[in-house]
Amino acid sequence: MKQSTAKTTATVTIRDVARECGLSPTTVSMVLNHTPLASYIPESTKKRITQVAEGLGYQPNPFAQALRSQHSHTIGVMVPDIADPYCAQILRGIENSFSRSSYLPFLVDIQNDRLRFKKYLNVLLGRRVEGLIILANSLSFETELLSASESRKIPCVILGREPETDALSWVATDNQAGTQQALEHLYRLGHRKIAFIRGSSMIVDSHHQWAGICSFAAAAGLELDPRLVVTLSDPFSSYEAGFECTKQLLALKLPFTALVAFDDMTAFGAIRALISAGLRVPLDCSVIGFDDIPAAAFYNPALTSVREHMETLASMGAEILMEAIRAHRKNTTVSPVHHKVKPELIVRESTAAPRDLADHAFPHNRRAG
Amino acid sequence: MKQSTAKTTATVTIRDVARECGLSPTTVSMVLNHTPLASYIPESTKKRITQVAEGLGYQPNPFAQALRSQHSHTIGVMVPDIADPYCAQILRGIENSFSRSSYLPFLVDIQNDRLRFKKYLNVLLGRRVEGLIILANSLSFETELLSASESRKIPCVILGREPETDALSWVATDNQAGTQQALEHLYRLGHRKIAFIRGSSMIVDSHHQWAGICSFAAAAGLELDPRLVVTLSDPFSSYEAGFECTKQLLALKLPFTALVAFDDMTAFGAIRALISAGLRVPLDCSVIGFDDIPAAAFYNPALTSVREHMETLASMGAEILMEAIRAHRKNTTVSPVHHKVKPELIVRESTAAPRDLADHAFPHNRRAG
DNA sequence: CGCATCTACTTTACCGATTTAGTAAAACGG
DNA sequence: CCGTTTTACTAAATCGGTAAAGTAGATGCG
Repeated sequence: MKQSTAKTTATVTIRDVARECGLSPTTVSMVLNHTPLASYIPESTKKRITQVAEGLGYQPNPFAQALRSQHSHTIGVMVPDIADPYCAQILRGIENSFSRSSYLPFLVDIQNDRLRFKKYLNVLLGRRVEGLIILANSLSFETELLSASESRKIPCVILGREPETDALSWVATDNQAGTQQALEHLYRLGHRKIAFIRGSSMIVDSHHQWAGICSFAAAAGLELDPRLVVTLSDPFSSYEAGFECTKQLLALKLPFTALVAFDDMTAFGAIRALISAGLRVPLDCSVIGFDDIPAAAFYNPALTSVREHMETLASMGAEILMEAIRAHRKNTTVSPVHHKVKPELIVRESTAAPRDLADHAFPHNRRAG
Repeated sequence: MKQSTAKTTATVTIRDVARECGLSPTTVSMVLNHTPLASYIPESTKKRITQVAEGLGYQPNPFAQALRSQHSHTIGVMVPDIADPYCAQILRGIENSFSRSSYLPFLVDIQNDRLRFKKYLNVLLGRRVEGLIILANSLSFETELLSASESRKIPCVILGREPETDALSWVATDNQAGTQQALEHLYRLGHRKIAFIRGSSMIVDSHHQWAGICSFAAAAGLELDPRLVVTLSDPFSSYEAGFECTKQLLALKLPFTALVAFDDMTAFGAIRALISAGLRVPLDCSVIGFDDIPAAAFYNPALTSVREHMETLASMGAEILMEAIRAHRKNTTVSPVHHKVKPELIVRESTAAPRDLADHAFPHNRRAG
């Protein structure tokens, strides 16, 4: 049965299509790519070519195309940790933005490891990606390595948090606005004695977050008790850290009716500590998180948190990158673009009016204590 | 000192290296690739070549290499949903396995959408990936499309759950063993009245899970009350479904001291329902999940669950794929490989001895009710 | 000494698509 | 009727790297 035409698995090339049509590869190429010259080819021939190509299942060899055109139709995406839900959401946004274009991303997981960053930056540049999207996280950023990529003149966007330099494009959440909203929410519920768990000072975000707290407090005339402000030392393992910090806060025996946590994991740790101490959330103490990771919605109690619009972040980043790539192809340069995206407060069950006000202020149907 | 050789951003080619060495590109290629013929080149020359290549920052053009060698050094990885922590863990495993080899994965997110699957399968084949790893999830699988990829003769491994056909390689968790362990754990704690939330019958796993339950029950002489067994109808949104199912179970007014949930999200929903009903977990009712998603560890209470060894799954899958790719390169074929990986029971706080036995059986330090 | 073998390379021919520079015939214009 | 333009294509060069097939000098060996 099987014809022994040597090649069995052979993929069809443009030559096969050309032969089948009785034309030259050039003509086929011109027609399939709608080059200007193709306008001289009669409709009938064009139709025949496209039909034959379709019929044979012709798919142009991307390597030949890339080699000739010097365009890989590929971008690199680096994430600090794929397992981080924060990353996952952004990835989806990027995916969606690029699915329309003919670009395909190479995704690499840095696993919060400087060496891997260095290694994979090289791998991606070696693969001739036309642009880079770098997801920043807590880790203070390797801008020096990015400048290495700059020397290669490849467009690059940083997503998630503001880097130190403005020489690169970035899109980040407006953390200051976020904590402002969070504190305002608590304030309006009637809270006045509020504790804070700040992020590690090694993280830029922490400062922006704190700035938001201070600015709202100043505007509202709310007094912040410095003894009720603790700072995480370890930028990782925020669950355990949140637990420990909250135990410390409780040990002070200073009353507080609400707690603002640096992020959701910290908030989970804090809730755990409060409950272990026999307190009820939100009845005895409200807790508010930051990031609105997926688990926040189904946590027990469901966590009030500040949601960053990751999809927006991602699609803006993708858009900026595409623009830069287009410019780069034309040998022009665009100046770096910066955007801050305002987050949104998602009110769930971990916040309520302080107990002494609870009955008359917000008669929500909370479960019996 | 830099000679102004016109090209500014130009990447260095093998010809540049050759010129700099006063040799032909072939010689450079032979040396850098350690081809057999390179053994005739004296050590001194080899050293010079590698040094010049290094010095100029030469990185071979992967498209030229792929074009010539017909090897893309690329694989395709398809996941049903990157945001799913289940996927994330496997991805890390795959990443790690391939970081040693010179292969780089293209990751695509199917977003549980048949159309996207079809589309991206084509995109990946178009990009000439040398192999495919497909992460299966709840969704019953598009084997028909995989057979399409089979016609292209590209190696393929399915990860996560057993597909219907054995014509493809797969690695999956031994769900039956998992539920057996779970039930045994509860049985040993002293539970005899146990409720079950089964997964949708549309999902193959559910059957394996149930088989494990039945086999342990039969062996231990445990009687299963069919009224205490409910089945999820919707394969998605298991949190809400778990909540609803548990309310139904409670409405029956039949006593039960433990509940086995189909997966962790279902378990979270169940816990929520139990707590709303004024029951304490695990004091009044133990709950056990399946999958051990990251949130299980920091849930409140921390969830006892069956952990699937994703990293193992992933690295076995990657190994199988690499083997198949190697075979494919030599034009030989390997028969499909199948593996079941035994999961592990992770005991946390959501399970304890039933109340009437609690005081003398397991005097754990639980928080006051 | 003469032929084979080894060493140290180079030349040529691809891989598959696209771009540039044609060419030949048909249509047009004066 | 002849030159120009338009139409409908094709041949050859190119992208960068590598495999196959040389080549030329040095060395070995009978």
